[in-house]
Amino acid sequence: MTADRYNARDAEPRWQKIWKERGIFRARNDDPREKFFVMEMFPYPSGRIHIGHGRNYVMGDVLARYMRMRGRNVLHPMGWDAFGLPAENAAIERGIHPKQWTYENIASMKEQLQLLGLSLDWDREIATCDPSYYVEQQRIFLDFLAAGLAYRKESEVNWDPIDQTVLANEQVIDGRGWRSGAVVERRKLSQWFFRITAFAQELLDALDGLERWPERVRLMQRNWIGRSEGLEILFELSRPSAKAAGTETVKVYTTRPDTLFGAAFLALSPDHPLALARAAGDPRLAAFIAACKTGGTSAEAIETQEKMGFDTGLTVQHPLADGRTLPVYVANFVLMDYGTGAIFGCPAHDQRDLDFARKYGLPVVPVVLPPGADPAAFTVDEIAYDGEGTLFNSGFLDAMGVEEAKEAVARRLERFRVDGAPQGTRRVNFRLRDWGISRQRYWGCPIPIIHCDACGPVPVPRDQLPVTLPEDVSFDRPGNPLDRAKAWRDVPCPQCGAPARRETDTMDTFVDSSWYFLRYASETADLPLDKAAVAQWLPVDQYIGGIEHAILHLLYSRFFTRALKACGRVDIAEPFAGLFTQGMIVHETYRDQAGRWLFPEEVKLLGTGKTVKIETGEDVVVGAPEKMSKSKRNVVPPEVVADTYGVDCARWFMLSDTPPERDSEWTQAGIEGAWRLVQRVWRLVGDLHAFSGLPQAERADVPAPPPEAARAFLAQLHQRTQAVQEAIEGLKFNVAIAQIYSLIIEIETEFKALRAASRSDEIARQSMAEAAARLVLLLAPMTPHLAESCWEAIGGAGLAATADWPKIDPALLVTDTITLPIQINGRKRDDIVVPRGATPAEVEAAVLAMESVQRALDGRAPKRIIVVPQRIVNVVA
RNA sequence: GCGGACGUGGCGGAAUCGGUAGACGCACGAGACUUAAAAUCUUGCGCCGUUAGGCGUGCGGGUUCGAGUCCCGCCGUCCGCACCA
Repeated sequence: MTADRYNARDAEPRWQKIWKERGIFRARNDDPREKFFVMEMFPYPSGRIHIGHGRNYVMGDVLARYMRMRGRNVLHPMGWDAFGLPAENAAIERGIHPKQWTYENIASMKEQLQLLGLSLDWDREIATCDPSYYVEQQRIFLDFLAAGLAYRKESEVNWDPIDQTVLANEQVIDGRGWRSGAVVERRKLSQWFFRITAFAQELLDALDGLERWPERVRLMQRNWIGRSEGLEILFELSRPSAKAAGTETVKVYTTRPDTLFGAAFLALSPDHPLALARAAGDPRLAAFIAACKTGGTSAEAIETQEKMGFDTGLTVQHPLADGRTLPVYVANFVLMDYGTGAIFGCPAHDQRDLDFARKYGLPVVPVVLPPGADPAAFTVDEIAYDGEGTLFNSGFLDAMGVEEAKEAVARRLERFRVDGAPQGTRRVNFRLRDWGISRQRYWGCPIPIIHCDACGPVPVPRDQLPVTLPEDVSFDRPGNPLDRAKAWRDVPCPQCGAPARRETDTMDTFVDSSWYFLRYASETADLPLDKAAVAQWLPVDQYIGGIEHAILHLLYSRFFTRALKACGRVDIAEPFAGLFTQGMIVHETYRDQAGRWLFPEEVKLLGTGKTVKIETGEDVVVGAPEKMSKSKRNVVPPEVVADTYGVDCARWFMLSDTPPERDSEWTQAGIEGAWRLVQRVWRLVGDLHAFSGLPQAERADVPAPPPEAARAFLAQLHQRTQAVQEAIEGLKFNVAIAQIYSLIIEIETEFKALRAASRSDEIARQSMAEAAARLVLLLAPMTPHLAESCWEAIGGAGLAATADWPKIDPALLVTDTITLPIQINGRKRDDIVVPRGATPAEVEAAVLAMESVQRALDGRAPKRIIVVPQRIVNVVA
């Protein structure tokens, strides 16, 4: 061997250069082999990455490299989620143009990513802020518009006062902007929407078919879509004063029509038209509604318990109980966006309604009797009963079960007429709302619309696309710079030629990421979206990313693919056949005595177990492992790891030990363990090669079937190959690594035994050459640089990266004899070696003759002997 | 509150069609090599016990020849959802 130490710092850049020069990671659309499309969620180019960012890319890379060795045509692309707020914040804070800031970040992050030795096809690289990318997005917008999947509506929106932008309902978390954390206000604006609700049922149904998705992600999406089956009921107003407002009925949605006889009140949303109409003549109601709206979030959190209502003085007729009327309240807990914006309250069987009834002194009449309860004695006091039971106090519903009663109410109300319409209508309802995509921002994809006073919103003609962002803009004032870019904004109407203005809103960046995986199908990023290429590559076989995108990004992407299909742009509905959500890399945090955060390289762990600051020697407060973040300084830059240990060590360590879906702690001891492994492999492979004495390219295989002396060892090699293969395919990288360690131990053991026996015959040399080659190739997906250096050292043909994955000979996996564990009373006591074909009777006889069994039986006959063929024997004494 | 996942040595974890619990790694102990250290190698390492053996996968029951795995009831941790009518 040339050197007894593997020098990663020399080897890694050398191999990366060779891979690049030979273009071996470029995917070709004319390649006839079976495709494999693996991708990781593309990053936002925030500037610098830390090693924690690398974990999902490395996982995808292992799969990509493995599949390449398995002979698949692999597509493993990369791009940049390049639009978004931080670029504008940088512009505001540091006077750098968003474009410059973004492209500089892309350049430095690309360099860092390439350091990891990822087998990416950079020819297909995209940046969503590039006009060659977003021109297609503008075409798609116009397609959606033509298909009725994009529309404009006046709506109350969540206004983020810090980001100066509108947030989707989904982007508001606990009343705060998901990104800025600012308390969200309500404003009314004209907004563009994508009609995701048109696909609600389909998006729900298709989840069942996503078998290679984590169950919890599917569940989260199911809950998010929130399908419910219920009944819309028209209540007639019995106090005619409402007729002045032109309204004679109130439409209510309920999933519990069976409890109708227990209804005690109606409650309207503060935004309900009837509530607003009444408020016009009732200052106290108007004040109440205003109070509901100001409910700022911190106050709202407190008021969560506080159900507030306002009695409008209106009453409605009970649809099933003649002469009974119900008071109509306006209540702060009724949402206009869900159902009809009005409910009926049944206090006995809904906790929220019960709280409300107790507060306002409304009757609580139980109508569902729990199984076994006494109808004469059953009352509801503090806890509403929402379980199954039998109807009572409910006229014609009495004695029915809940489901039966729901059906009976629906049937009866469907027959009743109010103003010619059925009083009851079955309706499926979804929690999912349409996706508002308008953002009052500069750094986003322009919406290709021109507003004309005469013609309204007019699409930009397709031959005038893309609508590109003007570059001469200023960020010295809050608000949207596009509003102030007169030269860009003011254009003639494409229809009538009159003076008009461009839409100054840009698209939500979730739009950018909802179709980028389709873009990768084209060989270079400047081609239009290509239906045939999409058909060739999609769906993505394995998508890898964080659980934080379980709902929004993944649901929007599923919607987008369907919407594009509806527009005839693609032929698939589901974009991601396999999804894997990886855990984060966490690291301990360190603070000095003054409470300042310290970088890991600023502290040292002493032999005493104390951690101190290197510079001052003072004690350091060590905090629990947390997600790596710049603010807490618990980050490790990839360059540092690459310079000290090499990136293969980082890759190996990130894949080791912890299951990939869990959070994994980055430790010094762990990276040092990886370093030892790399050196151990290098030495072992060198020793094996020196022993075998032949370059791989010239060596002969061990003849098949192998001589008895080599058979057991070769069987181990093949078994481990299979185990590693299965582990990689199941994304259990920690298991794959454990299998490789076991393989190394087995090879070392065999090698020692050969040398101890002074064997250097042909068979021994062939076996060791075979072992070296296998080990190197099994390592190639995980530590690709080391594998190349080893491959070169043992004289392998070509590159390890393009070599074939080692074959498994099924005949070798079957042995002549098997070792059965012997249990006595269910406890393992011994082993026995029997011929593979031994009958249960033969095994039983052999077991009974064993000394350990005889000792346990102590002269008695066994009560029973269970022989499970090929597995185990249990003797019941 | 509802829904879901999970609970295994000092640590990360392996083993789930019911069949040898603790693979592999880390940490730690002992030894070899070395002037010494690092590196490397050998070796030990669930708990109790000198051995035989006993106990042991959060706790308590159950099914079974056999349970980490299945069933029932608790306890705990994490995640998601939550005025959703």
